[in-house]
Amino acid sequence: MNADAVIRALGALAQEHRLAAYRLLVQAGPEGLAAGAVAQGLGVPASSMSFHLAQLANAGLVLARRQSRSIIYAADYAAMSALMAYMTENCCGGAECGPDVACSSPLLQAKDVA
Amino acid sequence: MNADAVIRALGALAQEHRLAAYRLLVQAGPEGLAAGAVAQGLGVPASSMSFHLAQLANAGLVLARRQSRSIIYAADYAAMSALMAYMTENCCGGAECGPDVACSSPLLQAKDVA
DNA sequence: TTGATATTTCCATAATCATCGAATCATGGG
DNA sequence: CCCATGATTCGATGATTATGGAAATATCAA
Repeated sequence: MNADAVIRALGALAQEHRLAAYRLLVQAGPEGLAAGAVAQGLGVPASSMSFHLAQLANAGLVLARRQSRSIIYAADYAAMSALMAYMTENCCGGAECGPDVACSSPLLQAKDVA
Repeated sequence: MNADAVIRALGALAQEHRLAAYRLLVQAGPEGLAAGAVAQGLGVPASSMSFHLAQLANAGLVLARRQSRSIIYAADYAAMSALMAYMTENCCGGAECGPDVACSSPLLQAKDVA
């Protein structure tokens, strides 16, 4: 993953409706949700949601597939992992990080997180 | 961490110079770097870099402390962890995620990541 | 106090982004 | 073919953001 892709991904997530849509899709799991279901679930007009979902897809954060008349969006979990890897790459210059730094230990243990 | 804080953090990182600065600070470790060192390291005018560092600080991603004439910025590693936790919260609706989904397993193992 | 260094604030300009109704495109049933 | 449904594209408007030189603010040394 290069800087440009990372910036697109972060930019895609840095917006109220897109962040909410992404979380909805993360919670929906690999099955995904139809575009209309996302729009309705978030109370956003279809054309606006379409714009936002397209941005998420373009950023590589979600995958779209057509299923009959619906277009199903699903979170791409690997993309999120790649994002985090990029941010924390070569943390502390490769030195062993202390427990307070915690960039080499498994992140995202809910208890460790503010 | 609430949605607003997450959006500010993601928005702060979704910019070429800020992403580069943040990575530089992550790699620098807890000691941090002076504002001028970051600007010089990235070849960005001081006033522009100051603007960007202020955004990172405002988003809670970096910590600033004065040391004599310099202002030292350092990555706040906990903030990044909180960010990821928010994104993957209640992944797959709480069901056990498969190995291909990997949102409940330790992320950021470089080998698992694209 | 004077001078040098480090950083930030100010400001105007340029560029990018979000919104959403209406029109358009794609699919499938009868 | 015709109609209904689900989704995207278009387009104009308003809002936010990035840029960098010049001026202002802090700190320190002599």
